[in-house]
Parts: sequence; C-alpha cells; structure tokens
Amino acid sequence: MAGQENKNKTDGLDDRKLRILHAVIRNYLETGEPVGSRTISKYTDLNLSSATIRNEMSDLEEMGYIVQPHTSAGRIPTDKAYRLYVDTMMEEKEREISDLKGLLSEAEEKMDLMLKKVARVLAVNTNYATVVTAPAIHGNKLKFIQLSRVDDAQLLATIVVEGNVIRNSMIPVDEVINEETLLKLNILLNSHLNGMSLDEINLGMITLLKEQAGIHAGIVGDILDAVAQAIRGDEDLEVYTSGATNILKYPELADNQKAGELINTFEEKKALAKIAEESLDDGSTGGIQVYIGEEAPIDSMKDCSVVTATYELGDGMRGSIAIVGPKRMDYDKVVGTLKTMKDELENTYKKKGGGGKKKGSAGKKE
Amino acid sequence: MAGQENKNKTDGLDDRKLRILHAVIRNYLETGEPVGSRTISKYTDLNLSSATIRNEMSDLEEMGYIVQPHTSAGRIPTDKAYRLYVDTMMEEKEREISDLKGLLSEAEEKMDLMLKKVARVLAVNTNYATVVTAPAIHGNKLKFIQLSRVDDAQLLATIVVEGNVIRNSMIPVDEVINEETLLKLNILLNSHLNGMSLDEINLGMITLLKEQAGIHAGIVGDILDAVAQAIRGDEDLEVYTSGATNILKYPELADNQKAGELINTFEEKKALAKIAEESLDDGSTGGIQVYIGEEAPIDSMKDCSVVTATYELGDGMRGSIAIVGPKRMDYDKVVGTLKTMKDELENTYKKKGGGGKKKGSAGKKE
DNA sequence: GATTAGCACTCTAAAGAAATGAGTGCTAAC
DNA sequence: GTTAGCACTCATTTCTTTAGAGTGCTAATC
Repeated sequence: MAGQENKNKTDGLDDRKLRILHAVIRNYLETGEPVGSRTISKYTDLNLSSATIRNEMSDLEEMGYIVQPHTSAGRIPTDKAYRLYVDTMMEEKEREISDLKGLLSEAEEKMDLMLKKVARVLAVNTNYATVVTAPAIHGNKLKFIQLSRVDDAQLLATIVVEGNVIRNSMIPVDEVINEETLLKLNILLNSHLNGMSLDEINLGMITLLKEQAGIHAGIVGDILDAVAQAIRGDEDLEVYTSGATNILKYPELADNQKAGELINTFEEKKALAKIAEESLDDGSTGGIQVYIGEEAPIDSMKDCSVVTATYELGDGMRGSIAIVGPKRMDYDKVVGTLKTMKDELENTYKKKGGGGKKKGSAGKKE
Repeated sequence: MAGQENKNKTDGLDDRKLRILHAVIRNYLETGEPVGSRTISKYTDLNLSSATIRNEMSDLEEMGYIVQPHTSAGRIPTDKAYRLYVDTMMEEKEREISDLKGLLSEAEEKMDLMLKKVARVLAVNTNYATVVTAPAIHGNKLKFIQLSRVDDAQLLATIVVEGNVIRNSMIPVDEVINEETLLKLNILLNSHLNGMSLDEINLGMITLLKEQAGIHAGIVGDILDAVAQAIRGDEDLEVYTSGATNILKYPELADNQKAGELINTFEEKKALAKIAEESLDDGSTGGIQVYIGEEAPIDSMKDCSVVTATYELGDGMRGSIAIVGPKRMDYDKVVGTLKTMKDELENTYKKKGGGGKKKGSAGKKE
C-alpha cells in the first residue's frame, strides 16, 4: 500500500530525480538560500556534472517541485516538494527522536502550568513559535454541583465535570434564599444530574427539575445554563503560546508586515483554537499532522508550516500541541520533538485525572 | 507653589527658550524627524529668523534638552525635555479629553472580558501597546469556604474572598472522608474564618483549628494554604495585553532585535505585573504616571515611554492600565484617554462587587 | 546688545554606475 | 545519456556622485 501511494505521489519521478529533489530540499532547509546545480553536483554522491543536474532540475521545475525566485538564481522547493518530503519522511521513520528527553525537568503539579511549560520549552528548543491547547472535554459527564450562598443577592454554583474541570458561576437571585432551601436545591440537582452527559440532560429532565424546584425554577434554569457551558467547555478553550517572536528570526517571515499580523494572531490567541479543532479530527499519522503553506488552518500562517500533535489523556480529553515556523522548517526534528512531548504529556496525566500527582512524572517511557 | 516648582524645573529657561523647546517637542512628536531651525522659525508665532532660533537651540542643546543625532541634522528632544513637557502639561490641563467617550460600546458583564476589551480598545485607538491588570485585592477578607467531596482521594475547596474572587483548590486526602465529617469541617472552618483577613489568621487561630480538626489536621493545613493564596491573590495577578505588535509601527523601536524582546515581554506577561506594582504606590497625579525612557519600570522598555493609570474600585481593589509606546508618544492624547478609561471602569464596577451589572455603563461622566 | 542675512561646511540619504559572481540555458562534442 | 564550454541574466555589493537639509560662524543691521 505504501508503495502504491508512493507511486501516486512521486508520479513521474524516477529515482535520480527524487534524490536530486531531496538534496535540494535538504540543502535549502539548512541554508535558506536558493540551491544551484553545482552545489548539488558536489552535495550528492551521484557523481553527475552540474550540467546534468541542470537538465534534471529543469525537469523538476516543469513538474512543479522547484522554482527559481528569479532567472539566474538557484532553485527553491515548492509546497508540493515539501509535501512529498514530509510524506515520505513520515512513512519511513517511526523512530522516535527524543534528543530532548527529560527536557521537562520535572512535571508540574497543575496542568495549566505544565502546558505553559511545554509551550515554552518547545519554543526555546526549536526556535519556532508554539501553541498548546488544554485538553477539551468531549462528551464528558457532570460530576457534581455545589450551590453556596454568597450574599443576599447571589448564589455561587461550583460545577465539577469529570476530569476535574471546575467552573464557578454566580447566580443572581431576587429573593433571599435560606439555608434549608439551599440544601434542598443542592440535593435536587445532584440527585438528578450527577453522572449525566450533555445529551442526557434533555428537555424532559429540565422540565422535571424546574417543576420540583417550584418557585425557584428560575434559579435552576440559570444553573443549568452554567452546567451546559461547563460541560461543553468550548467557550474558554485555554490556549498557551510561546516564542511568537521567534518568527522574527526568519527573514522570509520577518520582513513584511505580515509578521506583525502573525504575531498578533498569537497575542489574540482566540483564532488559535482553530488549530486544535482542525487537528483533532485525525488520528491516522500517530497524531501528528503537517500543514504546509496554503494548507495551514489559519490565514495569517499561509507563509508558514504548521505541525500539530494531538495528545490524548483518556476519558475523551484531547488537546493539541502545535509548532509554527517557516516552510523551510526542520520537519524531522520538529516531528520527533512533538512525538516526545506528546508521549511525555500522556504519560504524566493519562487517567490520573486532570489534577495530576506530585510524583512519578515520566513513568512509562523507555 | 506651582510657580516655584516650575522655576526649579525650568531652571535657566526663559520664556522664549521654553516656547522654542515646546515647538521642537511638538513637532518631533508629530513627524518623528529631527527638527531644524528653519521649521521652528515658521512653526511658531515668535517671528524670529532661523539664525536666532539656531542660537537658542544651541543653548538648549548645551542645557541638555535637545540633541543632534549627527552634525548637520535637526534636533530631537532628550528624556529631560520630555519630562519637562509632560510635567508642565500635566499641571496645566485638568481638562478631560474624552474623544473616545462611549468607546466601550457596552460594558461587559464579566470583569475579565471587560478588561480584555479595555486593552483592545485602547490599543486599536492609540496605536500603542497596552497592558491592563485586574484589580488585586489588598488586605481583603475571606467570605466563606465550601468544602466538597470530589472522589475518595480528593476534596474540593472553593474559597470566596470579599469582592467575589473565587478560587478552587484540590485537596488530596489519604483516607475516605464521609459526608458527616465533611459537614463538620465545613462548619468548623466557616465559623472561625469567615470575615477574617490574612493578618487575623494567626498562628494561634491555625493551631486552634488544627486541634479541633483532630485527625484531619493535615487537611485543614492544606486548606489554609489555599486560603492564604486566595487572599493574597498575588500568584496569578491577571494581566491582559493588546496591540503588542503596534510597536513594529514605530521605526525607532521596530528596527533592532530589541523589538523582539519587547514583544516577548508582552507575550510572557509575567514581567508586566511589575508595571502594576510600580504604579500602585502613587496617588498624587490623579492616578496617572508617566515613565520616560530610562525611568520605565521594565528593562525591555528602556527605549519607550510608559503611561500608567491606576483605577480604584473601592474595598482596596486596585488595578492598572498602562500604555507602552515610543518616547515620542502623543502624551496629551494618551493621558486623556487613560483618564477616560479609568473613569469608565470605576463608574462601571465601583462598589458593585466584582461581578458587575448588566446595565448602566457610563453613568457619572459629564 | 539682539537680530538677521549670508556663506562655507558637514553629513545623510538617494540615485547612478560599475564590478562581482552565482547560476542558468543552450550547443556541440564525447 | 552525459558533459564541457560559453554567452547571458540578474541580484548584490561597492563606489561615486548628487541633492538637500541643517548647522555654525561672521559681518552687517536694527
């Protein structure tokens, strides 16, 4: 199957062309400069003269794998070439490059701190910009509700969802609620709702609850809204970023004012959630996905490449780690690094419930 | 008094020099280009020839108010000149420039959203970078604690502080806590701690509580730690930023890689808390403070000017709004804008308790 | 004494001009 | 099919020139 797929992709590329193309790509990844025929002539062990290479490169250009920025310049790879490169690379190597094993010197107790740390470590280590989204809860269940009295005018609803996601919500009330009523409401809500998923809390259930709440139906309504939000949890999908300014390190990105827009995207954070959504769908390539240029999920990243990894903590909790850099990114290293991080995160938090434990950071690995 | 202070500051500056200096500053603020004698000769209504202006400017340079970037260039103001300018400006005008009155089209219900909005509106409107810190609670009191059982291994402590700041904390437990014990602990904690400030929860109190908790002393200890954090609230002083990339719009800041560092400061956010601390101390100038160049509270802003406003919501809750831009900032507009925002915020949230109300955004003003 | 006109001088920024060199495409020979 | 050779292109660098803005100084004027 891999063979056939290969044939499809490398359509018309004989082995020599392929080797030359790879040489061009690798060289360009390193230097960032257009690659000339003479360079390839020496760089490969094909023992071909530059003239021959020139002929081949001319073919490659016609096929859309490389272009010249201008006449009389070397060639640079197109998005098509990167795609080919990445695909074959991903197929060939399943080897884990964990040169940054143990880079997260110690696991953080709190998940948000941990994710922040992941983002920062990745950014510092790769010199690209990073985005980490906290695990979103998909189809999760309500654990319990705690209703407390804050003052005469408002109640506090503390909602805990499976996976120990906690959400507080202020519920305004018109009349004073006494302790007894509060207790009743607490029992009412918990006895009916505990263990429920969003789907299961249907109109019938809601009507039943409101009926039983009597004159406090309004309050119950407010609480249910808060519950819905807590379970869905989409509103405040936490996003952590780091190293946005790394973008300025790559001339091809730093120049124009597009760099500003891009960094702005990182500052706003809001749009970045799209990266998570996009990459969550797929589970094929070991949770790693590569978007090159136009494929990028966000407009301001059209000149970049985006590599995402989805980590999976069980209980349907999935988050994503993404790296954003120039198209001439060190895909090899980035993919390896992401895999390592993904493993690290999964090992640390999987099935231990959101909060995490103090000890035992990287148990399973190796 | 103002006169004397003026005399101190404008030491050796006669009226004409002062007017010329002001003209240089204003012109430079507008254009960003060094200002020549001929320009001033026309720009002011002094009716002096360029030659005379040159003589005066030569004096001003000697006095340290202006410098030439190089021989045969016009003059640009020094930090000293900006300081003078800002000080006299602040003295002279108490008039509120509210050209962005009602810019916050509608008040947000939730404070964090509101502050985010303030940051964004300011950034878009001024074209500078903005920092808004949420009100920190100083010397605040505990409202109540709600202890709930999450599962066999952990409890959830929900801590509400005056001003309705809510904090959740997971408390790991070794043995299973039954409902009755939980109720007892709840009562124990609330009966002793409600209404207490951090100072009042002293060692005696702590010992007393632990004694009464018996075998659950450990749990009480953990809870008290969480309470301390909640009241202090310093750990996660919320910081909202916007328009960091505006910095790239000003050539004098965008050029070097210092711009990267600066934007990075905004991304990290952590260091920005220092702005709040710094500016909170002072209440003299109507809550507005201007830091020019070297005076800036953060290292990476040494080439910028920082204008901060402290807003005061009563109950000791104070936060800050800051604007970071080039030294040739439109101080006039910025100060006016900040004052307006400060008022807007105070009117919206003052004494209504953190949550805010839906209606009545800009009541008092004008 | 203060102000101004005039002029020589300085230095930057912009515009041209020339040199450099990397790289290509093509052709003819191997 | 491969290669050597050569003419040609074009970005980049360097040097030169030019233009212009602005100063500082001096001598004349008010």
